[in-house]
Parts: sequence; structure tokens; C-alpha cells
Amino acid sequence: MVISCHMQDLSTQLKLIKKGAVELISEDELVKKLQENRPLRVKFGVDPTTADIHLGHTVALTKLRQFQELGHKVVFLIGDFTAQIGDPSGRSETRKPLTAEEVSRNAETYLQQVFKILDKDPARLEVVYNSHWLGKMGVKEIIGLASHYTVARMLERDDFQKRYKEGTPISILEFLYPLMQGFDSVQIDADVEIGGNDQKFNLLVGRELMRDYGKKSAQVVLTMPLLEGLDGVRKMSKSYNNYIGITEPPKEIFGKIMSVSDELMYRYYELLTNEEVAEIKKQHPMEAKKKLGEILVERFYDEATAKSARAEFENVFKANQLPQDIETIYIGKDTSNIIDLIIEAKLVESKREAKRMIEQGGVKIDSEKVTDEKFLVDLNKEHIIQIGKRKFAKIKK
RNA sequence: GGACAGGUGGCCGAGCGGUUAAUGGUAACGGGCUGUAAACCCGUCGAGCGCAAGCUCUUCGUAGGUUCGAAUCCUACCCUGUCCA
Repeated sequence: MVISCHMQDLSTQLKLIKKGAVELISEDELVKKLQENRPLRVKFGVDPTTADIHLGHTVALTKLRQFQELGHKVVFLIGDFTAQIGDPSGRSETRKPLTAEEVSRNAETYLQQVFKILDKDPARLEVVYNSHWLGKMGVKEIIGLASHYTVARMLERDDFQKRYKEGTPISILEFLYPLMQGFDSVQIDADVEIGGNDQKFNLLVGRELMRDYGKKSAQVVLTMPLLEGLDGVRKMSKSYNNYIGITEPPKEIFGKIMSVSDELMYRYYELLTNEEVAEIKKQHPMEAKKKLGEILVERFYDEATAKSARAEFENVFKANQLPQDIETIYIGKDTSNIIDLIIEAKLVESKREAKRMIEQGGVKIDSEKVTDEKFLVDLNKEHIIQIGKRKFAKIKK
């Protein structure tokens, strides 16, 4: 396969690359690189600290895909070594380091999900692991690396500075992180590195290190906005539990989108779709939201699935019907009282919680609200139990 | 190494010998309103037993101790921050 002959003209490339980005450092340098008319090496690194990719990650992945479509090569870096250190970026406390096993397990599933978005063609995608070089460094080399940066400069980083002022701990380990990430760029010979806005500092360290290590040209830095999570306030993150995972079931993705505020919906349109936000705002918000749900489900599954996710939603919540596929739970008894039943079905965590649910009118059997805590359920017949608005289960003996 | 300050429920943060399963905020959950929106309003929010009033167990960094009784006092240890070297 010929790689470099499909290069688009400069202004077209530049326009697409800048679309949605927060910052490009520097445009001049990028132009120079593009003018060399070769596939650029576009670095993107992830720490496989969790196995699942969520919508927030797809902002950058979408950008990478665009680079691929422009004929460039994505160097996808799995930070299997750095994941064991724990990057504090964007958070106010030290992250727990992971074990090697956790990391490699995560990396595997992570890649599977990345392939849903990126082109797997080896001419367009290279996957590398930073343990290959970082794992081999000796103390001498690490000290050498550390000598390239100063404490004062480290403390320039926003979150370090904040934590330092607040008196929250920063371990020396964490100072090493940006250096290692930067060293990755040296190893990879990155032309461009993409990252979230919170990564800006680390990405810039990469630029400096590349110069220090005598590279002809340093990487260009392209930062993308952080996607707000479902609460609309904090960034989307698994640890805040405000995320939509791309492997989640279609109806979950659709449902979560529907529960988002209108304001946030438009933000999602801006960062995750090609739609014109101004056009979208002309529609009824609910209609627009359903459409967004469809677009996203289609991206991670397919069109038919997207359509049925929407139909399902309309059935369950508008027409007040039951979902299509309810999990069936088998209980090995003829009868059971309602409290034990929903505990056994793992719909609630404790008896106290079960009682509360009933007291507050959140438990339904076969669409009938249960008010009696002692309600006895005949399990020889199949029943449908509902807890709250969205938990359903079929119960059988 | 020295001098201080601090470690409380998912998070923040009061309490500083009994009235404390522990004020308040926030998150979460249930209900109402709605477009399963958001905002807002009401309620719940360690666990087990009991129809209930209530009873019991576990929880305030860790381990001991004092006391009729401790998150609160003492001792040791661990962890964090500030200042000095």
C-alpha cells in the first residue's frame, strides 16, 4: 500500500486538524511538517488504568481517526509502564498504582475498543508499549532524564501548584510521570502528540525533551477539550461514575444520553458529532436528544441497533411498557416474601434498603406497586419486578 | 533530626468524655413535576432482629490503656501538611 500519495492539500488538512481543538502549539511548526508531504507520526498515549473507554476518550480518538483519514500514521502508545506509576493529571489526589497483571489485562480490552474507532491498517496504526524502553532504563539513565527538568518548572503545572498550595501530598513519583511521558515522545519520534487539555503540561515536556535529546524537530502539541460527564460539571471519568462507556448496552447508552441536561446535550453534539449545533438547536430538545442517542449508538454498534434502542426507549418510557429483554432470575423456592426476593435477585443490597424502597413506593410487581413489606410472591408463576425507574427483572422459581 | 498542626461515614466537613450511628453540605437512591430532561419540591441514605415502641452488632488512621462509659483522655506506631536544619 502506498502511503503518501493521498495527502490532501495543506489548508484542507489544517482545517480538519484544528476542528474542535483547544490549542495547537505551534501552527507554524505543524505547517512545516505537513509541507514535507510525508505521513506524520501522531502520538497518542493512554494509561490502561481502566479497561473501559468512555465517551470522553472518544473525543481524542475521533481526532486521531481524522489524522488517519488525512494519510497520517497514529502511534498508539499503551502506557503499561507509566500506568503503574499513576498520573495525577486533572485530579487532586494521588492515584493508586496498578499491578502489572491489571495493566496488561486492561490494555488488551482497551485496544479492542479503540479498534472500533481507529483504522487498523498497519500503515495507519502502530501500537507500542512504553515498558519496552522505560522498563529497561537503569538508575543512571533515569537520573539523566530527571536532570532535564527542574522542580520550579514542575510546579508550574496547574494541578501540582494547586495541590502544593492546598497542602495535599505530591509524591516525587509523580514528578517522574511527565518526564517519562515526554521520553516516550523521544523514543517514538513523534511529530504530533494529541491529548486532553489537562495533558498540556505533559505534552509540552515532551517537546522540550525532544529538543534536549537532539531531535531535529520537536513534536507539535494538539489539545482537545475535556468532555463533561453526565453531571455536566466534572469531566467524564469512571471514578466519578458520570460516564457512558462505549461497550455499554445500546439501551444504556441511549438512556444515559436522554437523562442529560439540554445544555450538556449541545456540548456533546459539539464535541462528538459532525452536526451543526446551531441547526440542532432549532429542533425540539427531546427530539434532538433522541437523535444524539441514535448517532452514538450507531457509532459503537450499527444503524439497526440504534433504531431499536430508540424504539425501546419510546416504548418503555413514553408508552410505559416493559423493556424487551429483561434478565430472568431463578429463585429455587415456591414462594418468597418480597424483601428476601429482591435481595436474592440482587436488586438491592440490604434488607433495610429493600424496606425503604417499598416504603417509598419504588417497588412494583407486574406493574402493581407493592405497599406491604410482607407481600408473599408465588414463584410458580413468572413475575416482573421493577425497582425504581430502570431496574427490571423477571423472577421465576 | 527539631517545633507545630492534622487523620471522622462515597467525598467535603462539624463534634472534642455520656443526650453521637455521629450536625451540615455534596454525591447517590426513592417519590413528585416533566421531555425517564435539567432545575425545583418531598423523602431515604451502616447492618441484623422486631408488627411496633425498641433491641443488638460494626464504624471516627492502627494497636493497646484509663473510665461505669471514649470519635472525644493517655501511650506507642503508621500516614499527611507547615516551619526550622
